[in-house]
Parts: sequence; structure tokens; C-alpha cells
Amino acid sequence: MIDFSADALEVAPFLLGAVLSHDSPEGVVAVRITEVEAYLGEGVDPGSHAFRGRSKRTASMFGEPGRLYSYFTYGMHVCANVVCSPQGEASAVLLRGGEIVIGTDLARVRRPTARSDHTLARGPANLVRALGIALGEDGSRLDVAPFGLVPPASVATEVAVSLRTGVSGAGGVEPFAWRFFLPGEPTVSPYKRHPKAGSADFRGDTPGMQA
DNA sequence: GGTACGATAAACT
DNA sequence: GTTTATCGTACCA
Repeated sequence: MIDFSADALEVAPFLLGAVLSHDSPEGVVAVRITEVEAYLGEGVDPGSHAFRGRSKRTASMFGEPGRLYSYFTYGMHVCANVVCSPQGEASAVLLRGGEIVIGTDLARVRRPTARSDHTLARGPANLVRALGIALGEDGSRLDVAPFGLVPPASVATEVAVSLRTGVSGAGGVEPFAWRFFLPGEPTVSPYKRHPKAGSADFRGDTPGMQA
């Protein structure tokens, strides 16, 4: 198993290629994770929800490593993270994209607007919807039912890195290249800078746009 | 191919 | 009252 008590930056590469499954009355959906972002702890990373310390929303981020931190954002979306660092410290890995490997039919039902199968779990809110993860599952263990998390057979040898997507740092500049993805995967979400970011754009090697 | 914008609510100032 | 770890649609090239 992955040692989630390490910090999110260390854990992130081990999640690429891992398979996360979620069971529900409707059935099982599993994704092979292809894209993640690391968020660090209190006072360290201005883009992190934990930056200003513990709050009601972020409580689980300060809790046991290896659990789910899910939160509601933009008035309509849920995003899912894997909690890292020892209890009492906060860091987490945001799951941003993956390839459905089990339950494609159910994922299609949950994501009726997806044009093709590789967009079913492309983007953090889409991934959550495809898996059927609910906001109320915040704090759940990811290694026992209804969840399941299988590490990759071997750690990815080719990992691409870029700035995080949609994050604004001081002055609108996101300084941290803490987004990790498997190059060439069509299930990696397109890079988008924060709306308030300046023109200093860094696109990384974002592939995945395909045809 | 890209860029703009509205939806919609919790958290934060 | 402002911001936000987003998505889908509309529009322009």
C-alpha cells in the first residue's frame, strides 16, 4: 500500500496509474488515475484549503491519511482528494482525471453530457460524478468498501509536471508546478490558468487534447 | 483551433 | 460582498 503519511508531493506520483473504485447500489465504477495535483499544508501553500488552518470544511484534510477529503465548490461541483501527511498535519492530492476501467455503462449514465468515454472522468468534478462519490462521503477510508484503492503494479516511469490548473497564487501567479500526469493520456484534463492570472502562461506539456 | 461567460452556493473577508 | 482546486455551451477564427 501507499504510505499516505508522507506529504502530498511524495504521494502524488504513486497515485498515477492507481485504480480507485467506488461501489454503490447502482453498481461499481473504477478509474485508473492519470492526473493529480498536490496541495500542501497550513501556512505553506496559499492555493491550499488548509493554508489558513483548520475549518469546518477542511477538517478531514487534517485527519487520518489515506482518507477522502471531498468538498463542494463553484455552487455545483464536488472534488475529491486523498488525504496525506500524519494526522494533525494537512496535505492532500486532488484527483483530476482518470480512465474508466470498470463500470463504463454506469459512468455514461452519470455523465450524460460526455461526448466520448475518455471524457467521462476528465476533470476533477467529472471524475467525482463518474464514480458517484457523494459530498457526504468526506472522511471515508479509501481502502475499504464502498471504496477500493489499488496501487500501480509499478511506479510510473514517465510523469509529466506542470503548474496547477485554475489556482491563483499571490498576484494571480501560481508558483507551484505540482500537477502530475501521465503524458499522452487522453483522459488528462486540458490545462487552464486561473481567470485572474496574468499573461505569464506556462502550459507545461499538457497533451491529452487529442482529436 | 481558441476564448468568454453563466450557473450557483459555501467559505471567507 | 467577493472569491472559488469547475463545466458546458456559445461564439469567433
